[in-house]
Formats: sequence, C-alpha cells, structure tokens
Amino acid sequence: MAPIDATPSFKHKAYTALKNAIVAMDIYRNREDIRLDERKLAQDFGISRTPVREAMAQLESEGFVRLVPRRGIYVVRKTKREVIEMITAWAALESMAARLITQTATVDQIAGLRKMLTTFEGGKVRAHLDEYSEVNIEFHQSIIKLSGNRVLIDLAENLFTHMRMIRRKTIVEKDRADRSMRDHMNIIEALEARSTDRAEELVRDHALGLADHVARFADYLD
Amino acid sequence: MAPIDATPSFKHKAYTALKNAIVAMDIYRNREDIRLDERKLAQDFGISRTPVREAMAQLESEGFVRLVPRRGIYVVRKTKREVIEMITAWAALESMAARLITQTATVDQIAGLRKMLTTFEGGKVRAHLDEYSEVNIEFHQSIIKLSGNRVLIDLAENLFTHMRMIRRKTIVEKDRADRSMRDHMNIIEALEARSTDRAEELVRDHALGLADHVARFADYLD
DNA sequence: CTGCTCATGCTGGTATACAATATGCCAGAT
DNA sequence: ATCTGGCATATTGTATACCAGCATGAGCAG
Repeated sequence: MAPIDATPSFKHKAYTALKNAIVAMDIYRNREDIRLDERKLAQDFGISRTPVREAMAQLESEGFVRLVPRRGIYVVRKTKREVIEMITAWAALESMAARLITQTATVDQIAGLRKMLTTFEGGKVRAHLDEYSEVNIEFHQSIIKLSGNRVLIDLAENLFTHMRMIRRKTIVEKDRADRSMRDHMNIIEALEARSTDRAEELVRDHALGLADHVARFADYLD
Repeated sequence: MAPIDATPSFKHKAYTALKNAIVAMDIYRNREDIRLDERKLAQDFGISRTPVREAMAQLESEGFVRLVPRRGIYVVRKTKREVIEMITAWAALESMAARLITQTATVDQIAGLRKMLTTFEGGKVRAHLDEYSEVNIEFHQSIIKLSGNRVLIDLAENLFTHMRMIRRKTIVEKDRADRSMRDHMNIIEALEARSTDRAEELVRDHALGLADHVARFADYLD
C-alpha cells in the first residue's frame, strides 16, 4: 500500500475530483455528449490548467474521457459491446482471484465474505436490489481484494468504476436478483470448501451470465 | 476518404519514444536506479518539458516509471512478487481469451496460430529459445488478440510489455523449453477441437507454470 | 579529524503566455 | 435565397517562466 502522501499534488486532487464528478454524472441517462471545459474546471478547482490537463490525460488512458484535439474533452459513453467486453474481462480476473483465495486466504477472510453476504441478504436493501448495486459491486470487489494480487486488484478497480457508472440504468427483474443471490452463496461455499476449480467456475459463470443478460436486454445502451 | 490523423501530437510521440527507450534499457541487468531527466529528454527530443511530462504521467500510471517529487523520475524495476502477480493476471486474461476463441474464432484464425507455432518450431530460433522470447510472447499475444475482446487485448498489452523488459534475464533450461513447446501444441489442438474448458485449463496452467517457475528460480529479481 | 549548519543548486510542480486549428458567423457574389 | 470565402472566436497543444522543497557539500566549530 502506498504510504499516505501528506501532500497530494494538485494533479492528484484534480484527478480524484474529476473522476468522482464523472462517475456521479449519470452519463447514461441522456444521450447528448457531455463536454468538459479545461479552463472552467481549473477555475472551479482554483488551480491552473496544467494539473487539470495531466489528470485528464490519465482519465483518458483509463477510458473515462476522450480528448479531441482543438475540439474539446468528452465524457466517454461505453457501447453495449464495450460493456460486455468489460464484464468478460472482469469474469477473467475475478475467477482467477477465486482460485487464489481457495489456496491462500484465511478462514477468517472468507468468513468476512459470508458475513457481508448474509447482512446484505437479511437487510431491507432488497427493495432496490439490482445487479449493479453498490453492495453487490462491493462484494465482488472484496473477492478480488482477497486474492492479494495487486495487479488483479488494480485492473479490476477500473472495470468496477465503469460498472458504477451504468448501474443506475440497470433494473433487474426479481428472478434474476434471486438467482444472483444464490450464485453468491454457492461461491462462498466453494471458497470455504477450498474447491479451486469449482470456485473459479462459479465465479466465471456468474459474471458471464451477467454479460449474457446485458447482451440480451440492455438495449438502452448504444 | 481516409480520416487518418497525420499529425500525432508531440505528447504521443514522446510517449512512444520514451516507452521504447525504457523497454530497450535492459533495466534488470544492473541494480542501480536509473533516473530520467525531464529537461534533458525534452532537449534531446527537441520539444518542451510539457509533452514530456504528460507522457511521463501516462507511463507512471502504466507502471513503467515512478515520479518522486523533488527527487526525480525513476524507471521501475518490478520485484519478483510483482512479476509473479503479472503473470498470474496474464493467465487470467489469456485463459478467458482461449474460451472465447473456441466459441467465436474462425478455423482460419486458429490455423494461423498453428502456422505460427510450426514455423517457430522448425526454425533455427531454437538456439536462443527462452520463455520470454519475442516469438513466444507474440504467440501468446496472438491468442489474446483472437479473442476479439478489446478490453482483454489492451489490459494484456501492458503486461506483455513488462514481460519484454525482463525476458533478457530469463534463460530457461532446455527441458522447460520443450515442455513449453508441447504445451503450445496442446493448446492449439484444444482450440481446434473447440474444447472450451480444456483450452482454458491448458492456457491457464501453462502460464501459472511459468509463474511457479519464476517463483522458484528467478532469484535474480529483487 | 569529526560533526553540524546552512547556502546553493537541482528537481519536479505549477502557472501563464503563446501558437495552432476547428468552428460559426457574416458579408458579398451569384 | 443560397452559396462561398474569410475573419473572429473558442479551445486545446506547446513553450516558458516561476516556485517550493530536498540533497549536497563547503565551511566552521569542537
């Protein structure tokens, strides 16, 4: 872990501020392109254009904005195909994480996952239960983190952030939510049983199932 | 009409130039930290510091350099643990790619893989055959590309670039090279047979085998 | 000879000025 | 009325000037 930098550079502060702003934008609600103004943002943040530009460059390489020369900076709206590709990549990363967990995680760590899940299940959060809900994403993110593999964690982080951006538009019927819940429980049990191959398979199929669902029903994308 | 952008920005040109320079540096040969001087590089390229800095920022987010405030810019040398983590992540991505290939690739595409492999096998390149050789990396990169999944391709690209940086230090005994060759052939056959699970397993175990090999014998890292 | 202090210089971080280019408006010709 | 050409403007790309902090080492005190 990075030792806390007591003096976050303006660039880094601009980066997090912009990322939060973009994620909170609910970009998939309306279809008009959203353009960001370097100079206005710099003024709002009370800094110069330079750190804003450097933050933008990073956000571009992470797929959040697109810098069009002499035209402007536009927030990226992922196509349906791209969303499916991201979920597929996520399936690859998380299923590998599941393998690693069966081999290296402590019982307490896996118990933490179960606790998170039961708390979720019992709660009234069932109301706005959708597949991209914050709790749901946190559960999957926890699996990745338990792998202890920094590369997996970092790669998945960006994918999850993109997921957060489209979760609002994804309302899932109750049948699918219940199945998702059962999948999660099965995953936990496979992890507890240290069944490497089975855990991998369950995690992978769970994610790929979502990809397939998006492919069939997420016509609001594009 | 070709909408070709004939004017790559200085920033982009500096980025590729720097990346090539860093990859060609053979950073793992000696143990001294290698520092890069913004101002000198800008002069060498005949441009100002700004595009160099923006390129550096991107290279930092990709894990190639580390920007230390008021100290300098240092080329990153991956630790043994980090290399293993990268190979593990690569295993996750490529095994998923193998799954996708069995489902969507054309016979011609898979035939291309086999051709690449036999050409390699028959050639005299066997001399300096090592697990990180350019041809070897290209083979695995081709598998990822055949998946047709842009996200997988992009994520793996960075990992492969890092692999290229350490390939020179990795001399592998002949036994392992032969086994690697057999693995490759088995992978091709599984892909041709459209055996989804088997192809995934073979690709994954091949990569994880390399990770294990590095864990046991790559003491020159660290 | 040894240890400490402080001035100086080098470094990346930031701000700002300048250059290049895409776009839209408007005048004038057809 | 419509089209065309150019100019004004807006916006990013690039260069440069300035700032702040740390490392270094010279020089002095002991």
